[in-house]
Parts: sequence; structure tokens; C-alpha cells
Amino acid sequence: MKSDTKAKPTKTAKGEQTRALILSSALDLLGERGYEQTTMRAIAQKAGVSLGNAYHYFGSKEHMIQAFYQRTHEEHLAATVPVLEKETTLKARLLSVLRLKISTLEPYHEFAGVLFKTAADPHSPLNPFAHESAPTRRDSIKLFEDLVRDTKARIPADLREELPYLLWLYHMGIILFWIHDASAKHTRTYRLIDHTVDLLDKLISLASNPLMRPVRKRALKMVADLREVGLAEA
Amino acid sequence: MKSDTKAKPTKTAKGEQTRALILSSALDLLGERGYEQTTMRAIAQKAGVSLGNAYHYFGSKEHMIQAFYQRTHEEHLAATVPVLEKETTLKARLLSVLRLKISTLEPYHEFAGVLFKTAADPHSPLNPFAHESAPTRRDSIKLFEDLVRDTKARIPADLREELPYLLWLYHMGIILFWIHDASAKHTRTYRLIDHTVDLLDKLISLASNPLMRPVRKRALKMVADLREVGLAEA
DNA sequence: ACATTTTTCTGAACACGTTCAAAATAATAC
DNA sequence: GTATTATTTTGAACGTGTTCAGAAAAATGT
Repeated sequence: MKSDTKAKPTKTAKGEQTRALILSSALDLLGERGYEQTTMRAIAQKAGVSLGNAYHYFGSKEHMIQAFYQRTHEEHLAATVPVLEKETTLKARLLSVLRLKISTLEPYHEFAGVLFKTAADPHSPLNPFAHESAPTRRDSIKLFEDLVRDTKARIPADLREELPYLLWLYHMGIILFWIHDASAKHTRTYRLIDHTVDLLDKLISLASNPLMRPVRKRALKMVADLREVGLAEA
Repeated sequence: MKSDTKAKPTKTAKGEQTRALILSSALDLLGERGYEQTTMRAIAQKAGVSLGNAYHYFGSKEHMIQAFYQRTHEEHLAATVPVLEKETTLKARLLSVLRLKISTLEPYHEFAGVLFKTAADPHSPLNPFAHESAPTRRDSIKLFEDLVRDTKARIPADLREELPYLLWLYHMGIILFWIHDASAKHTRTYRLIDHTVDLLDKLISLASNPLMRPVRKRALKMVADLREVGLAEA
């Protein structure tokens, strides 16, 4: 609920150690029991510290989730490296990267909803649309920059520039779908990925057509203009 | 947190009255103080009933928000009627309807985030993607059915069929943007509407081109297939 | 009119996230 | 080595959403 919990720097070796202890306890419990069932008291107890101490290092329960999300992101990133080396077409890369994302997230489907739920709240520190500074978000977009950078497809420079962000946005949509996907083994989500990647590939070709230049320019200008949703300036 | 709060039918005239009393108190307080600042105890007190009694009629705090959302939806619907009578083109209608939606929601921007936050949670009873039965959602889509129905544009039948749902989805996206929009008077959101409506209009024309038939068919098939995200069957 | 069942309502209790003053400990200055 | 300051840690407290056993009141049956 509180938004601006001031920085909680670890000043000392002892502190670093305690922090790590609490975090690992939290990660364990969250993975085992999910979000609601994991209480701050349980985390503190498992870590062998007092409740108040847990709050000294992590401003809120939501902050623990952030760490969790960071972990899955790193996993996904690692799994992604060989793909970008092997595949060269945008379509193939996109397909693999997205499928990998979902399978990486798979173990946490049940409480991923909570993650997204808090992330969708503008007041939440986890909100991915807030502050450019949010390192998780930049990291996440960077993946799509790598994905686009040295692909062979003929894509006009203006589109190429905005494409990573647009793909990131698209990938957020996929995740949102997956969270709500109640089908067995999430086959629906994988089907959605297959179809939309195909469609997207066609759309990009289409948008790259010189005839589309004016429309494309306008659309991209809008995207650039509206990228920083959370910023106050008009 | 709890998902399936069983039906809370009002069995008696007295009950109906109490329920209305509680609801109006809740609506007042929510409007005045926002979500977090409005406690269930305050609602009960303002209504002159016990805390437990409030829970007898409304399964949770979230359920109160649902009522709130319902109210704004009805407001929007009413404001929409003259527009559909005056305007005949899809583009003009869409533009007005969306702008009206935002201005109707305007007074509640601050706690609309909370609404969306809980709505994004698959476990929440407010989740708009759950159960076909959800009447609010059907109502909401119906507006776009009316919007599309007797418009003059040449739109192929297959697209015309799915268009209401697609527009509803699009409108949800606009709202999500608006929630995160920190610009003064939400000028950014209005700009987004202007631009995307324009773009959408072009896209629909494009998709209506006979040459596009195969792609369109495939895309629409996918949409139809994946519409019921929340359903369990694959 | 009375008995029974159903509905409405109460107040206390629980568990949780979060806060805070202050104690314990470590780091630093002299 | 002692005093001072900074950091870490504690435990109790607060306010919250929610639950529940059962009391009060209303509806229903006979």
C-alpha cells in the first residue's frame, strides 16, 4: 500500500548476510506455498530473525516478489542466449523466446497472477510502466533489442528503433493471457503465440512496405510520444 | 482473497433495504476517500449496521467495487445513446464512445487503479475475463455490438462478427493506459484515443480488402478460438 | 396462537501486513 | 580504551479484512 519506501541500503557485511538469508527464505516459501499462504512472519521465522528485521531489509511483501520476478527473468535470459545464436530470422527468434518465457514462468503460474495484479497497480513499486529507471524493465526490453538487432529481415530504421519496445509490450500481453489461461498445459497460450507471431511477422512485412511509410511514420510517432505513460509532463 | 463466495441472495424486503443502505454508504465513502482509506468498519458504521452484517450482504471489499464499476458503466451507457443516434460512421462513433468512457471514469481515476489491479487477478471475482456469465462484461461488449451493428462501412461479415469483442478488448487497453497516465488532464490518453482510432479505422479498411481475406480468416479464427481464456477445455 | 425454520444481525475473535520506539550490536573517532 | 555515532535487531502494538458461533427478528407452517 505504501509506495515510497525509502532506499534500504545494506551498510555492512553482516547486513548483507542477513538480507540474503531473508531473501532465500522468502523465495523458498513463495515457491512452495504461493503468495497468500506465505506470511511475513513465516519468512522471518524461517530466516531466524524477527519480523521487524525483515521489514528493515524489504520495505514490503511486494518487494519480495520483485526479487522473485528478477530471478525468473534471469533464468529466461540465460535460456535465451543459445536461441539468438542459432536462429537468425525475427520470426523464429520471437517464437522461441516467447515459448521459453512461458515455460520458464510455468512453475509459478499460480501466483504469477498476484504478481501481475500488483504490477498493474500504478501505485505499486512493481509497476513495470513506472519510472524509466526501473532496471527490471530496461533489462526486459534489452532482450528484445538483442533479438531485433542483427536479424536479416529488411526492416526500415524507424520501425527497427521502436520494435523492441513494441515487442516487449506484446510479450506482456502474452503473459497476461497466460495468467488467465486455464487450459491444460496452457496449450491455448502456446497456440496464441504461434498464431500471433505469424501474424506479427506478416504485419511487420506489411509495415515495411514503402507504400505504408506515411501510416507507419504516424503510428511510430505516436508510440514514441506515448511511451512514457507514467511521466507527468503532458 | 477468497474466490467463491457463495451467492448472497436477498431474501426479504428488509434485507433489500439494508443491502441498499450499505451499498450507498460504501459508494459515498469510496467516492470521497478512495479505496484504501475506506474501511469496511467505516462503511458499516455509516450505514448503521454491524461489521458482520456488511459481510452478510457483500462477500468482500472487492465486491463493493464491483457495484461501483457497475454504476460508472451505466452512466457511460446513458451518455452513449445520443452519440450512436447522431453519428453513423464507425470512426466517429468509436471516438466519441471512448472519449466519453474516459470522461465518465475521470472522477475515479485515483482508485480505478485498484479496480484494475484486482480485476487483473484471475482469482478475483471481478476478473472480466472469467465466466461468460459475468453480466457486466456482456453488457460492456453489447455496447460495442450496438456501435458496430448499423454502421455504414463496408465490413465483411466475418470481421463484423468478432469486431465488438475486439473493440472491447481495445477499449480495455485504453483504460489500462489511462490508469497509468500521469499527464495533466490525461491529455495523453485522449491523444492515444485519437491516434489509435484513426489507425484502427485504417486497419479495418485494410482488413476488409478482398486481398486480405486469407490472413483475415486466419486471424479471426484464432480470436474466436481463444476468446474464452478462462475456460478449462483446451 | 404457537412451533419451527429461515433470514438478518451482532460482537468478539483471528491472522495478517505494517509501524515504531527503543535495545543490542557494530563501526568509527579521538 | 572509551565515547560517539551508525546500523541492526527486537517485540509489542495498531489497524485492517475476514470469519464465525450464536442471538434477534422475521417468515412460514399448522
